[in-house]
Amino acid sequence: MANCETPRSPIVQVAIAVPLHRLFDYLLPLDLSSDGVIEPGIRVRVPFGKHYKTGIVMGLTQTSDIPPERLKAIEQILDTQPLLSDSDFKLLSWASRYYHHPLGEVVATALPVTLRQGKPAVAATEIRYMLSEQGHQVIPEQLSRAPRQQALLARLQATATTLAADTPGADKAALKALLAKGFLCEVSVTPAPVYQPKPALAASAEQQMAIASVSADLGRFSAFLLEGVTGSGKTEVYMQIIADVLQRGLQVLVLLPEITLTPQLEQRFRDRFAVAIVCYHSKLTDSQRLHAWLALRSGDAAILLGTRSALFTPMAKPGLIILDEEHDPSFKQQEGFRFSARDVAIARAKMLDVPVLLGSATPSLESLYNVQRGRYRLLTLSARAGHAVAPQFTLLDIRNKPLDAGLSEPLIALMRSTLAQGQQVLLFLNRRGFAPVLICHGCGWVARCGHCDANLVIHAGERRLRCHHCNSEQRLPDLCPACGSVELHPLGMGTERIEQSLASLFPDQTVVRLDRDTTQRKGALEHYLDKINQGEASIILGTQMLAKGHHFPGVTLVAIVDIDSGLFSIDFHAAEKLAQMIVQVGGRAGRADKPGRVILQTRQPEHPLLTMLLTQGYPAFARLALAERQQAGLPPFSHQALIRAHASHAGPVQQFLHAVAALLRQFDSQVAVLGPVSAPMARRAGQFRFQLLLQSPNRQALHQRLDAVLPAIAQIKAAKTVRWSLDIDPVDLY
DNA sequence: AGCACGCCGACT
DNA sequence: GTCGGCGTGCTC
Repeated sequence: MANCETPRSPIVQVAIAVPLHRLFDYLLPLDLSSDGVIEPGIRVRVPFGKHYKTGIVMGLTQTSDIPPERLKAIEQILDTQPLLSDSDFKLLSWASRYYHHPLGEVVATALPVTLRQGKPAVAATEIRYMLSEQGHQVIPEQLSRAPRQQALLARLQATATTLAADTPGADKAALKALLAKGFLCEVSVTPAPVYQPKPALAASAEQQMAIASVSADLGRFSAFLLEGVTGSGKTEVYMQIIADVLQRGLQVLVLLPEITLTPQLEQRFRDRFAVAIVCYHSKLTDSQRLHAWLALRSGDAAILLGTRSALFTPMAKPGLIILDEEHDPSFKQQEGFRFSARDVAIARAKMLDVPVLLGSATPSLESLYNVQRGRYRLLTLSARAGHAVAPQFTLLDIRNKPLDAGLSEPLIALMRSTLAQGQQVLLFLNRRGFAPVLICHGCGWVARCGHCDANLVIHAGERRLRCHHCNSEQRLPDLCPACGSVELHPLGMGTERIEQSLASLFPDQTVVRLDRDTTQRKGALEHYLDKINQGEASIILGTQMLAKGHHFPGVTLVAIVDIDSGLFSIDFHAAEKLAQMIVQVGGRAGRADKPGRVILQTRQPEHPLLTMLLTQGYPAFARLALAERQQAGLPPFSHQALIRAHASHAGPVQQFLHAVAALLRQFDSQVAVLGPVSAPMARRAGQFRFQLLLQSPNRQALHQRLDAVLPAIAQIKAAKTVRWSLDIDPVDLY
């Protein structure tokens, strides 16, 4: 094989983050004196239009469809080593095809921002601060005139660690002052932290079974669904499996739905494992994310804990993918590249030949269906750990019952007795603000949003009316704008209104309200959670965010104030979402050895969904709901794609979707084309919205049809004035 | 997506 | 007479 230098391929195919379904061809750099070698996975800086962009080399060829004189040359080679491997490319191009999303944009989502911007693929050496000799000896009390410096010094002396300048709670000025006094010194490398791993807990028989099943499959693809009731020790199962993976020198990717849940899990992992753990989510700085990304890719980190966006991070030695709370809809990206992290995680595990473990107390119907047809293996944790007892659910019939702030007499009585025993109460209402409607008793006028088909919500504290869909707002009027009457009244119940009434119903109790309005400020949520867990608040009132993972050990009574509003939705996912919400919110009660009660106020006490869920539990409910989906031919028994379109005038939107529908209907096949119809909220933020639903029992047929028609859709005249998008496997039809 | 080119209204 | 509105077309 002497002298067989491969000829340089003259054309480089580059992926660029623009919404175009094609790669861009470039000539090799004119100056190859730089020793950069071009191969797939290398970033390049290329001239693009009037500007320059960073792209990723996808391949090398000899020919191009573009006439040679129009080809430009690569400006600069940015990497010496590929950032993405063949297996990463395989996943990304699969995802691009499956979601019909431009490859350049899909590839971009796999990179942290700084790498997308073309910055060097090396983690900035972060400057950290540690105590100097002098700093170890100084007594914090000597700094009594500078309380912040004192606190910081005390903290460093107590923890014996280093501190980054952007550590939360570290006052920058105090840091500087201590540095100037010589009590601190700068270090560029973090000294290896001293880990004191805690031993694993004793696993129950069920936990052992789950752990053994997954561990036995390490090294090959296998999908598991871990169905574990709240408090059954799912995390312990994760950790013991992770321990096995780490022992083999392999890495673990752990995905969570919400950033608010990462610190809890991160702490438990750090207490357990003596390995480098990194996090990747949107609350971190760009350089922290770059660091985490590079650490997983190089193998320096053994565990990556992240949200949806962490899914595509390259792994040096992949061993396992875990996706916790797999039913959570936030795993589905809702704009741009609308991928499902759960479904892509399965595909990624398959490509990497590693097991994937989905966990939830309330698995999605899709996943349960995959268990039914043998695609996933079901692992069950039915018992709560320790002596904890499952909460008792009760439907409270409030027909013809007077309500005080949405609370019925029997519920108020239960709250009183619970509080009297020094236990906490949690009230759930999925509606923030004071009241969802402002109505005039004189003429019937209702405050409507000028840009949306929606009512304005009263925010009494700020004396404003606010639209929850477009965020437009205005002063709360004193007189009816239509008839001048003073008889303007709130209608309906929001968390703010309940909070106000609780103050008079329970004057000697402390209420904490947790919703978007009270937790927007940075650190506010943590502050309130602390307050609750310290027992400084006895009534917890809130929305959605209560259902997500936070533990309230002192709560023994949970009440869902208004369950009925969830029962009548046009979206077929609603029943599933409601059942999950009930079980998840209920799971906040009775964690310790105190039994918990969950009260559901309803005017539909005989509703089949509610009674099935309460008498036979979530698995039975899910079986029933799945059977109903099958009968109706709905997902997961069929596959859907939704084409959404909006514009400032309704006409062009309808024209566009009618043209799309006509294109789709010109072949006869197994794909049903439903619509176009106006979106459930026909006007939002001044935009008229319509949609077209495609459904087929055959996924391939659906995708083939889309592939055939998408290029023609882009050519429709109206497509230029209308904003449209394609959503594969939509989870909410809004 | 950007961004420029290009042809019609209210301003110096 | 211009500044600028956003329709339309292109990016290797």
